[in-house]
Amino acid sequence: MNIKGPRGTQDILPGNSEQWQYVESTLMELCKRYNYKEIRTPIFEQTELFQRSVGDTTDIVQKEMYTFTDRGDRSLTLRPEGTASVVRSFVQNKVFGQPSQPTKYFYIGPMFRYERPQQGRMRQFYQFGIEALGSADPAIDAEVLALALNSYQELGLKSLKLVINSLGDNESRQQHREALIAHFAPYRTELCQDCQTRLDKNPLRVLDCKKDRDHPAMESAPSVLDYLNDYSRNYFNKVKVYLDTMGIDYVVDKNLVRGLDYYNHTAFEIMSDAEGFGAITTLSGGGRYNGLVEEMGGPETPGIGFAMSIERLLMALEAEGIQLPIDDTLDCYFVAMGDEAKTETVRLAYLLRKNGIQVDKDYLDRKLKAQFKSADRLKAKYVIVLGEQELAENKANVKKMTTGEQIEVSLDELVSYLKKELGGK
RNA sequence: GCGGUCGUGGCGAAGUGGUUAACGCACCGGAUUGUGGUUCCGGCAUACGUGGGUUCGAUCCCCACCGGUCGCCCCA
Repeated sequence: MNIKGPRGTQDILPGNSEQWQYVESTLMELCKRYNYKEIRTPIFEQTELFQRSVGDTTDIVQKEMYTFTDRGDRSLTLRPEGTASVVRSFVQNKVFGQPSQPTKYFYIGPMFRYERPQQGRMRQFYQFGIEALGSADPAIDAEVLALALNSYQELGLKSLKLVINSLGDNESRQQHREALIAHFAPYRTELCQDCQTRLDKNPLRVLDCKKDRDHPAMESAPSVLDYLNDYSRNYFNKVKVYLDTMGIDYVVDKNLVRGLDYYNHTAFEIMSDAEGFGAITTLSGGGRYNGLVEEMGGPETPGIGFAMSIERLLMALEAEGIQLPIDDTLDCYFVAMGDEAKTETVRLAYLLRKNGIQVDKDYLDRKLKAQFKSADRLKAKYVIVLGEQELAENKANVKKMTTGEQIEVSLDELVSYLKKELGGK
């Protein structure tokens, strides 16, 4: 067979899948503490959903979407991010009308972007994210940032940097936009090709251009923060106060601009400082998106959320040398000699498993010694040896692998003996 | 989409324009015919990414493509 998995995809095999499970369950447990509930939406949606929410001029929509036509000539797209679907679902299911607001969701699942793969960037990648819909209280912004940061801390990461900014509301943004165009217009031809188009379509994005980073006009560029109206400035200040209250460190970066169109007010990213982390340091990003629900046909509803890449989270763990506490041991392994004993281990294995004990056994008809080798490799805590002698006496030899000690246990007492030995099982 | 680099067995890794393509790990067996993780001995495998071209002959030279990897753009 020489069919390979599609470019930019990966198989997560045992040896790695345990880490994924550990990370995912840790994140879910954390969500429980913050009272965010899981939402599962389809992994494909009508293409229009992303065009309208993420924005036509964004890189995601312009060159990174996995779009295809189905047999009914509908244009569908593999979701490039999670917020659009969540908002669509919120509106479609009229969740806004339900009693307990705000609505607090989390999701974990694959996202798809058609890009050239490299470290920390896959065509199919996994995101964990949360969305809080229905509240314009800056305290919930702070809650979202706290949860984002906690997600990493919970797994032991230390080298983290929280960067925040405010993009302001529509009025503030409009004024800032005009100021930006006026500011950069005289230098237009000195800017890179991309920035020249950005200047027309989305001047905000000029600010985070890496090519023109050192252009003198950058330093003197009008800051979003200077154009915030009273409401926006006040809102941002409160977010910062709440962060301070929780003792959360952050840096304000006035050039932090998010790549998607729907953001306003609070915008943030969490980056890794870790040594040897590679070119990509952004672990997660998010922000407020008041207006998006309305844009999707729902009532005026504020919202905020963030998303993180599980792949990058795992990279960060590795960069910081953090070993997750994963138990890869096996409770017990059956070693059988002879047909009768083999039949008996089939029965006993089933019995033990039904009693909550992890069991495996030989299926390759190997020699005793080789069976022990397998048990060792599988990190079995106990090996249960059954041969003709034992069978005749209705007993089994139970060997504790860590110490090498071995005792005879009556088959009738095997379950209770092992339960006791394994403790609490 | 652009650029650098790489592509030999399950994994890691030598190597050459020409009979059987090293080695290490892993795996299997034996030494110890009912006991593991050490040691010793032996064995094993549809391996030169794909397709063309040059050549008497290509794993090795050339081209294209595919894929990995790193970087750019941008992001998670």
